[in-house]
Amino acid sequence: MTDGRLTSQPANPAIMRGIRTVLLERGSATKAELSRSLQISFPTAGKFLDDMEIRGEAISVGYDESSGGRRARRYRYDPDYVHGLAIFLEKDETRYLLFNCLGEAIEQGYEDSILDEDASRLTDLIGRIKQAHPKLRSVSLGVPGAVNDGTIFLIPSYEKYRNFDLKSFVQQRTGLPAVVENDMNAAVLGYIARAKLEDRSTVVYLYLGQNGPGAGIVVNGEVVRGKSFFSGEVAFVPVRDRGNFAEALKEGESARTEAIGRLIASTASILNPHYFVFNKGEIGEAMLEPILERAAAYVPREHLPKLAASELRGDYLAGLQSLGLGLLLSQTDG
Amino acid sequence: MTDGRLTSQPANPAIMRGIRTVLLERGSATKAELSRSLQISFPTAGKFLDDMEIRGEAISVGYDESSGGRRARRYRYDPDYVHGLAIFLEKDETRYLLFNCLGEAIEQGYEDSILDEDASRLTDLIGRIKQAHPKLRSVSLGVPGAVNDGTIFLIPSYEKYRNFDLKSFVQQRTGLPAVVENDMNAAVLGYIARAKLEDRSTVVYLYLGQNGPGAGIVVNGEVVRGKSFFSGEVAFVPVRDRGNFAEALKEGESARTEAIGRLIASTASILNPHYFVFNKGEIGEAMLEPILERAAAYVPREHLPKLAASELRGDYLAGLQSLGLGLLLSQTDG
DNA sequence: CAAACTTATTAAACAACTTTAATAAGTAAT
DNA sequence: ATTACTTATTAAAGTTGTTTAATAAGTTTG
Repeated sequence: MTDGRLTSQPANPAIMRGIRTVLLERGSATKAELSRSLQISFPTAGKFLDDMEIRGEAISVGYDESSGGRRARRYRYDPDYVHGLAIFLEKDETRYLLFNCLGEAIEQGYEDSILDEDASRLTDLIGRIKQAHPKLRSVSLGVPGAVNDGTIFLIPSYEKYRNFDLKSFVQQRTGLPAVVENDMNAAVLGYIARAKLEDRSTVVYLYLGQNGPGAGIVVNGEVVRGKSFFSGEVAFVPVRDRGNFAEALKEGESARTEAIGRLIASTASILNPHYFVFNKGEIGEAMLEPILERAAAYVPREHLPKLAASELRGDYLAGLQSLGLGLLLSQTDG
Repeated sequence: MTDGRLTSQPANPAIMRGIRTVLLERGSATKAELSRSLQISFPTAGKFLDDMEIRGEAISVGYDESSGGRRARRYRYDPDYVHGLAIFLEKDETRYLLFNCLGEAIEQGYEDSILDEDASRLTDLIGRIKQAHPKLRSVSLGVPGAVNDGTIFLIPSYEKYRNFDLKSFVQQRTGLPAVVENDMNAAVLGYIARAKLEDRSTVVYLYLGQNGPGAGIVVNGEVVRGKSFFSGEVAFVPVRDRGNFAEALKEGESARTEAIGRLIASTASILNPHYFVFNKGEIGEAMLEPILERAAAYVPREHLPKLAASELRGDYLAGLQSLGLGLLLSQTDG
């Protein structure tokens, strides 16, 4: 080693991630608390935290009350140590939001949609934001299409982006770690994060849409993609003797309620999810009880999911933030 | 340290499990192959393998052909180093099968059903088998009810076992690690293992039954249990305007084919599974094409699962064996 | 308020892996 | 057969964690 630093740890990513997570989840922690909750030894917790304090990543906030002996020093995370960028690629426009580790907005804006144009306009945008905000360390991209491991597989009306590895493209052009996710999948992850549901929950998030319904589905805490990225295409569920779910939706209030009730009954019998979430703008709180009633005609009430009406855009954003935060937390900054 | 052994490793369970898995999957391996495929250093692979050879767990089978330099020594796993026991708790009888690490049968037998009686008769049986077969190191129990982490939550007509922690009971009474799983869940896991599907597959295994249908469902390689252990209760899926899947099944050949087609369409739209498997005794190979045809009326063919007719009892057994093998592989024998 | 106790932190010894260097056992060409 | 090369194995150092011991900083009690 050529430099004269005394503390030096190659920063085990699992431990770094654990400390950051605990510090952010609990607001603050002592070395002993970190050691206990992460199942690492006290000296290890101490070394990592000391390093983080030197870098300015962790900040001491004084001492705990004594519990009979020497008082423990307490630390918190600097939520502005790094920032993340969420970008919504939509039909009409491209929105972006820069956020800190607590999910607080730093800056936001929008541009004309990038979907009809070249992806290099996207990396240009990210490059400009990076210039202005050197703390930027992650990019989360939400797209209206099927995504697997950063590659877009299906994206109706934007053939140009089909089979395009957007994640690698952005990472190489910007030098920032990126994550790409489908809009409804991001929304369901965001709902789970915002509602603080337990990890490994099973949740269905339904969006009715003008161009037909779709759902984001998480089972045991993991996004379901399926064999041909067709999962969540609930438009095709044959809820009636003639006509599928999409068709039934078009036939007025009563048929719609019945169709949704049957869809819930179907998912309850197959997946038995903990939650079934609607876009509040489409299905308000007042509709939940009537819908539940219809579903209960098919499946015993105790096995039906809890219904919820939530704000889709907020959940979508929370999902992209949560995915970006995941990248921030496991970073092993040089 | 008081004994004079030269080699001594506290047997890191992850490494032990990895070496055993590779050795069994590939039939044999060299130290360099283990090091590469497990991402551990060569010296570590060597130390663990040497220890295993001393214990008789691994066996040297000579040297590889030279690839230009010194020849590498090749090792295989002794499939009879430890044995597992699978027990099927069924209505009419209790079957058991003792097997080795390759899944080969060592001994099998049956007794009157234990479900109407006390669980201690089960531990007595295990105790007797353990006496006769000292290599026994794991017990897998298949039960016709909903199970979560070893506890039976729902078990129709055997109230005595409801909310009973069968896993802990067996582990404490016999001193053997145990795993408890529902019959259809075990079957779907067994199918995945026998068909060598890739990990993280999504598969639905349908059983029609006399007392109504049920399914075992695996998503992304993990068993789906749901919020109230109701997942897979496809009897309740409202496939028609009046009447659910169970009712439609009762109305003759044509209605049955249509109902199954709709169920497949529903699961395809929701989960988009890779495989949809039938019990060969109920739905033969010849029925697969007509059923697929019906499903294709609702969902584009490329998004439908591959249909298969398989032997349910064999899959069930394979599932219990696979779960038991999991216990055997991660054991850190004293 | 000083001894006895509690709890937090730091330091030293230990453990188990990885990396690098040395040695062993081959092959191929002269 | 000897030299040059290749690959496997073993040995020695180096890393990064854990465990145990020592020290620091409190509280409580006679």
